[in-house]
Amino acid sequence: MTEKQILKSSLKLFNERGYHDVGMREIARELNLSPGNVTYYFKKKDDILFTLLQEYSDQNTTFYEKYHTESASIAGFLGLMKNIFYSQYQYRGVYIGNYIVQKEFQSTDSINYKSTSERRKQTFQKMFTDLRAEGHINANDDDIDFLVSFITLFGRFWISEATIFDKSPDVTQAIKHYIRLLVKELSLFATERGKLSIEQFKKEEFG
Amino acid sequence: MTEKQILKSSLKLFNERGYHDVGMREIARELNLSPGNVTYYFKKKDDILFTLLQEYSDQNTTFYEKYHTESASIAGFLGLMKNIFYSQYQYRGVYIGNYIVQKEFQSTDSINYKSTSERRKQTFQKMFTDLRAEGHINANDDDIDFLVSFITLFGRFWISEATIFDKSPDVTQAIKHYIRLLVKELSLFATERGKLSIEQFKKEEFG
DNA sequence: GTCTATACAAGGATAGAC
DNA sequence: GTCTATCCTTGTATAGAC
Repeated sequence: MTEKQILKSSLKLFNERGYHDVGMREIARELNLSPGNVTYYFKKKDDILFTLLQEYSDQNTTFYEKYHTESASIAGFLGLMKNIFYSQYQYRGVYIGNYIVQKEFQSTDSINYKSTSERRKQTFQKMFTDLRAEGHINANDDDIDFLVSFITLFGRFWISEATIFDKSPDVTQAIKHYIRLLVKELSLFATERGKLSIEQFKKEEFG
Repeated sequence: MTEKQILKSSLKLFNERGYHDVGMREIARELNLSPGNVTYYFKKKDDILFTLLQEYSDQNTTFYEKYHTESASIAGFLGLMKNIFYSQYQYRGVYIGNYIVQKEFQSTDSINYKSTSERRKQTFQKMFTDLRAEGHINANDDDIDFLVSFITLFGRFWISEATIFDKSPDVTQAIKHYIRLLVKELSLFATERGKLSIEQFKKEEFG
């Protein structure tokens, strides 16, 4: 299906050279289409972007849903974050452009990014509260607010740092690095039970 | 001087509406100049950007230098970060665009952003080591690496989060919020002496 | 419904007159 | 040092072939 191919090629090109440096004509050329034909499927270049961001968002939603079927644990939480991180890497070409997300953020006819991001924040709030209830972390409400702020900023921008400051990052290594930072932060609040969960995750993940 | 005025107007417009949505013709109109005259001072639009980033970088360098004349303390460190944060806000129009910094990062004939950012990382490393030596924080080498990674990412992207997700942020409030997060992170490693320094900073800062 | 060809507007960049 | 005129690229819209 042509539409799917356009999305696939676009993402590939965006990842390679960034959203702004890839033109509609180039996307068309990649698929041996006429430029106008790309426009037939996506009236505006931004529409390609929004669709890709929607794909990304949907993919993550399934990760969150999967997490919520298990009982809360730090190991489970770290596994979730790892999945999300890979997803972000996959869509880095559209994800790291703040200017773009800003536009998308302000567009009314598209996904409501603000409410999505607000919802994610509440999701994290609940996750940490659950981790506390399960005896995995030792944190008061203020600590949890801090952790939410931390994970929100960290989870949104690690990929920007990795992509901007490291031209051809080894994905696996990069993600390991950032997951380690996450582990470190969580271990500052972990109970004995939480620490065990972390050790379990580390053993599976880092060997 | 025309060149200074171009820089000033450009930054104002970039801050208001973002780099991409401001055209050369518009910058010219703002100053009642012809578009070609702007080009006389800055051959490319990117050159305006690079010059502004250089200004920003220079301004920060003076903050760092000032900090190093005092003996290390958490309060002093937080004061430094506050200065930097205001500076970042001032230049947010050029600073938050990752795509731009990426280009700048890769350009060879301009400021060497990579070495600058590498140097800043080493600077933070030294700062935390000094804080440990002064008995303000209790941290092993691994902890310090973590703190450096934290401050690097956090200090680079808080402004993106603030600007993207909050259309017209109250600067003072926003900066207070992010400084509080910093305080929280540092207090996890603070010694008794460090905690006193933090209290002192809080009293001066938050009243 | 799919696709090609083409035209148009906006913005960055350049050359040359004054 | 300043300005006008012009070019080129890129996003976007449309008319029409199959």
